[in-house]
Amino acid sequence: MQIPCNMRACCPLRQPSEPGARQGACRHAALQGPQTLMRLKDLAQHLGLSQTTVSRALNGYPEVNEKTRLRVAETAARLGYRPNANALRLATGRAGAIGMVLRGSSEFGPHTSEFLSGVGGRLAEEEIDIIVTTVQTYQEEVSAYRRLAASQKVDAIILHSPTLHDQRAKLLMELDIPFVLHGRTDIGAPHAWLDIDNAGAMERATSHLLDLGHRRIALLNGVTDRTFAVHRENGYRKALAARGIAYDPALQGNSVFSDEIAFRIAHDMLELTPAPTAFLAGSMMTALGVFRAIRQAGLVLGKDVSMIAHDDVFPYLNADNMRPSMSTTRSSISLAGVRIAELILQIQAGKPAADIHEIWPVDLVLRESTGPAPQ
Amino acid sequence: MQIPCNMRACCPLRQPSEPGARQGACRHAALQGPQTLMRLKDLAQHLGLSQTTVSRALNGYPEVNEKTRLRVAETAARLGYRPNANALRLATGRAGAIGMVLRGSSEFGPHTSEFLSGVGGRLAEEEIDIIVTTVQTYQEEVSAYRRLAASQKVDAIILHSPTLHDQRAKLLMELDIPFVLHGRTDIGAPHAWLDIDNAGAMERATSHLLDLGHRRIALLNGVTDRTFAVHRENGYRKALAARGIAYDPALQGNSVFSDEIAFRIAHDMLELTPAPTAFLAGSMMTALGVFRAIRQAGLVLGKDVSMIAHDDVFPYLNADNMRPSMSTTRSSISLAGVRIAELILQIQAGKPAADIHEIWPVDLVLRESTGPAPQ
DNA sequence: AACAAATTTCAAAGCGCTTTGAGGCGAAAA
DNA sequence: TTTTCGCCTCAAAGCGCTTTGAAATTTGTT
Repeated sequence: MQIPCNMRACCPLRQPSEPGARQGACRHAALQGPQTLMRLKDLAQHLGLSQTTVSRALNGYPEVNEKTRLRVAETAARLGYRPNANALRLATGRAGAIGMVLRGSSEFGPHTSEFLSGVGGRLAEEEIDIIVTTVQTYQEEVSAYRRLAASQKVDAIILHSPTLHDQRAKLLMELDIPFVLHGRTDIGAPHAWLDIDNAGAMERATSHLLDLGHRRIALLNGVTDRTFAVHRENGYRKALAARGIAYDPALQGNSVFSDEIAFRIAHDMLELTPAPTAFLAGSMMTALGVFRAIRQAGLVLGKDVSMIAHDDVFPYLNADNMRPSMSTTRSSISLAGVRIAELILQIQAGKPAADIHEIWPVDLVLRESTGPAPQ
Repeated sequence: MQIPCNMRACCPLRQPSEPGARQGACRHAALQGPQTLMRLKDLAQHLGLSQTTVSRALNGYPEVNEKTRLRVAETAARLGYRPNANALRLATGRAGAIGMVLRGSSEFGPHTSEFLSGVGGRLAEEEIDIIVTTVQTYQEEVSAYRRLAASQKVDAIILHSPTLHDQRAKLLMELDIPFVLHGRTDIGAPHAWLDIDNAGAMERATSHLLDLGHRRIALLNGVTDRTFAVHRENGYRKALAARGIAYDPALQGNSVFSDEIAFRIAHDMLELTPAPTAFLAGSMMTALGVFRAIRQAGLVLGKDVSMIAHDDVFPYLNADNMRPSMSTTRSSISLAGVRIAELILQIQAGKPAADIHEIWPVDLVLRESTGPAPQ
């Protein structure tokens, strides 16, 4: 039911006529219903105080009598008062939100979800919300950042999945909008980032397989232009080189992490002569695909073929519960999210972004999927 | 580098002292740097026009000379002007955002990502962004909705994963905030929803397996209190009943959809006597787990055992590319997202939410994973 | 009791935008 | 030439909040 509404901002006599002009029903009508929202003015009136005092009381300024503050807080809670977010943001100049841009279907997988869940958990405590923008192309992504910056919708941005020299990071610096990078890039300027030690992890995992006697070790890596994939390859090659084993490009696959693609790559690799006796899987999804390929080739994981997978610790895909249980390089992507949220809060509190860089070590967890190389 | 800033709203002489008080560095300082943001006032000045005229020109009101409008639009684009989102929202009373609350780790899986990607794609066209809130408990979820409503951060909400009588839907109605439900619930009041025909899909899939001669058909269903799980069980039982086959509770599993859990359930079921000869897998993740269990039991999928999985159409998990390719009940969850975004826009344009309900049919796609029951 | 100091409260300005009602300007009508 | 009417533009109010600087009140001193 539409009640006629005489609020100015809501029902202009003249509607814009051009295409692209704003339009929409009058939500104020709804607000006049039973569920009328409590505003600061109402609350102040209700309390017999001025708006200033109430605002001060709620925001913890020292000039307010403790008794008054308590009364205000109690009443506000009881009446369910919440400041209008947009008014608050306009007045403070703080957006109370951070942004994250996700590249459409390809990127928006389990990793992102899990990461976002970590970020969100931490930021929720501070009443900061996350604005998620999905884009399809690089150009769209760039203009999404410009838009976020110019419209001041966010106080900071989380940038992720960087390339070696990531132009997006450069852009964000130019736009002068605080950001934290999940991963690493070299743009010749200091900025905040947090990454895991991909090179070290791969080096250790590879070394361990070499220790077990494996000599043909396949690496199912991420897409080539990503920093993390380069780092992983570096670690892998370093371990091989340390034993004087030649790097064989036929044993590296570069792709997005998916069960199905990993299956095909592993399947093909297992038909090589000599075939690899061990796999380094880039993610748990990848591991599942490799696992299928191993089974289909009539081989037994942990016996005929070994595997170490990188585990981002998904709640619904537990390496320990697999059969055989999966040896992994492990680093919780959700904890990384929590920490990055924390870093953003620190930047907002004044810490220079240039001082923020963290490299997290990666656990190597040995389980049943790794065993000595077959004779 | 911190430049001292004399803007009032930014650097109060007295800081709040209470815990929980707002704090933060002065971002205005940054704004005074080289990248000074263009505001309406600046733009108007630049053009030698009044703010009103510029605003009108940009918003397509008829009172502006077409020539002027073009000049304004061109200049705005060239200078990268974007209205301050919060000012705009405050003035118009429209939040320009929709909200979605995600239940922490358990729910935030591939389905959600893919869905969100659909929603986001459509809403991006209208410059509406998505505020994602993550919560852990039901109580937190409820207060998240209350907060979103009271602070007017969003114009509408997408509710998902409903139970049969979902209290959250009731709450949103009480809060008088527009929402669209992805799924179905009965709260005794009309509201907007979009759902796929889960019952029909399961009925057809089950019937097909029965046609192939299968008599012991296992159903790997979702958690019991979800509407979609109930609907799927209904469809399954209806098909069984139509052939006079008794429902065997031992052949239904209820769990979240994950590779690993599905593996264990399927594994156990295959040890029953008589064992199931066919599986209905609730998701592609589930299918992978079942697949592993089948392999491990030394059986061949599509020959010894059949399977039909529900496919939400993930870009990285393609039923067609699996070996053997997977027979599926298929319905794109990302398209559902796009459509729900569309429905939200319709509600905002004045369409009564009570008039909105859509049930989408589900494709049955037969591929190699289904075959006649073994003798 | 009288005055200063500290405490508490207030009215008003401003955040950047949209929208109003009125004013200015030139062209068509008288 | 004067009047009237469109067309275009403007200054100002208001969205709901925070923050200021001053006023009102209480408390402490002499």
